[in-house]
Amino acid sequence: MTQVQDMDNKLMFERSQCPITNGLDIFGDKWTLLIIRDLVLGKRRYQELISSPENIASNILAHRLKRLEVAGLVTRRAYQQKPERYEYVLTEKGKDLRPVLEAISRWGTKHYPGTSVFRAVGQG
Amino acid sequence: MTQVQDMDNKLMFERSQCPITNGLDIFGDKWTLLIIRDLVLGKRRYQELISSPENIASNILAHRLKRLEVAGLVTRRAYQQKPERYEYVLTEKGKDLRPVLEAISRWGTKHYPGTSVFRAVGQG
DNA sequence: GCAGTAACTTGCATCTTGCAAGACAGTAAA
DNA sequence: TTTACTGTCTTGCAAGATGCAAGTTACTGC
Repeated sequence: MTQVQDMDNKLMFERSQCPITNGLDIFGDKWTLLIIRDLVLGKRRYQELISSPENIASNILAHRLKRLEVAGLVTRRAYQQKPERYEYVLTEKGKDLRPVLEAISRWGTKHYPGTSVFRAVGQG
Repeated sequence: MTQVQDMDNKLMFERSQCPITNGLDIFGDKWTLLIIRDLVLGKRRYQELISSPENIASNILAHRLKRLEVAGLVTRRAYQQKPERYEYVLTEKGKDLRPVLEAISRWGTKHYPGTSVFRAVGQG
């Protein structure tokens, strides 16, 4: 498969030219879309993300946030100095995943009736 | 988190009651949605699935098909005897993931312009 | 000082993935 | 009847990812 690089130097088309494949190379795991769900719901800080009901491990959260930043879906920025503390916000590219989350959410609520609808912060 | 079992004995709500979480417990990896993509596109047999451009390893394909069958998204059935050969078809629950694939596909084609649109068999 | 808070990082055991090769049951060709 | 081939998996093993607990750094408040 041909390898191409975008302006951020990230390797693309590593597996194929399918848009789904390239999406899965970023968020194809058990955690990344949950982080994006939380960010869409308004969470911004490490502790807020850690405290979601799925209990993500801190090393995995750090790893995923880094990957999302490299992929351009998330921006990390300091919200205070002394001590420096950071928060994470979705870029447009990240926000554009909202329809994906909504589609998964609709599928989930249809086929797993006990699950609760994707809505405000704190609803997991 | 409480654990509940449905009629197929599959553990549910292992991580949370979020519909996204429960979806990701089935297809939250780099391969499963590609297999479902292929099945949506009309592929049915092991060799057809193996021959997709992403080059899935045969043990991973077998494992994912088994998981999809257990989760009720796919049905395995013999299409011939002597020797027995099987094909895989999506259930309604599996077909219902089509909007998810379409949403990911739209996101991918928007943000990775080199990728080609989700369409007929053989397009990877 | 001394505990507390927030954002990570490290160590280590276990689980999952990926690649190659092999198993098994037939069919077709030489 | 031996040899090759097809198709659906299975096995072995190395490498990488995950999960849990604990540690680090840089402050703030008491």
